[in-house]
Amino acid sequence: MEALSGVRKGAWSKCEDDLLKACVQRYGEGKWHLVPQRAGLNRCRKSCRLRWMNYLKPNIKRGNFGEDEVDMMIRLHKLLGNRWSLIAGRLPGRTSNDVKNYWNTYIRRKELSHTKEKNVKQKEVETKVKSHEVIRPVPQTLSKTSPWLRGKFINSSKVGVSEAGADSLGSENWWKTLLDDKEDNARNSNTCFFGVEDGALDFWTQELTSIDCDFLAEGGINWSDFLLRD
DNA sequence: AAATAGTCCAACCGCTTCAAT
DNA sequence: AATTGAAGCGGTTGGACTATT
Repeated sequence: MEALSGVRKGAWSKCEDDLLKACVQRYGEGKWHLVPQRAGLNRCRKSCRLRWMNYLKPNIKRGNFGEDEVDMMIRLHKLLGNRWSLIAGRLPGRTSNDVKNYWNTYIRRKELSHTKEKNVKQKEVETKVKSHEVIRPVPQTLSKTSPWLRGKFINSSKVGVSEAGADSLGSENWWKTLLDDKEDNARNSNTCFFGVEDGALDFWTQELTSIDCDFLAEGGINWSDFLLRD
């Protein structure tokens, strides 16, 4: 429908930006289907909305992401996946487009270089270990009463806490470890996420409870339902 | 200085969700 | 309950800019 009217595409001019700003300031955000007409712009509603949301909106933070922002982004991405708008919602001044672009450039590249390193190491190992010597993991089922679950490996009041992994958060740039592959995560498989200190877990508790989780809300379940119970 | 490759980011496209009827 | 249109979202692309040869 919008394409039929021959609307303008491509980069926005200063003049168009001014018109859009003036329109939103006068009528407020929303009713995007009315904006092109109100502002006198030959643009589709989507284009207007996107331009406002990603560029013109006040309080938009430009420039490089800070270390704390990257930390938060990685944590949230691990939790939420590619739900950029949700992630951006918790990074003040950042747009979903910013977050997405950042992730697709810096983080992916980091992951790639990381897997390359891993592959090199893997090849080194393969040349040293013959195929018939490979010890394959054997799946095991643990009962809930198993000492592995009841003892020091699981703190039933705070799932995710592992004494063994308690130091992994203390170091600077701890988040880099999150980019390790599943192999490394599996090593800490007695934890739900990764080794954390008590204080850091409080952070998680706050974060998790404040994040909208539709699947939890719909099912009438809670984060605590994921805890192991006797 | 010119050509090429690589990077970054704004914008588009198509799909899903939501609300009104 | 079904339909329709607006809003919102994530994936992808194109082009401007920068670095390298």
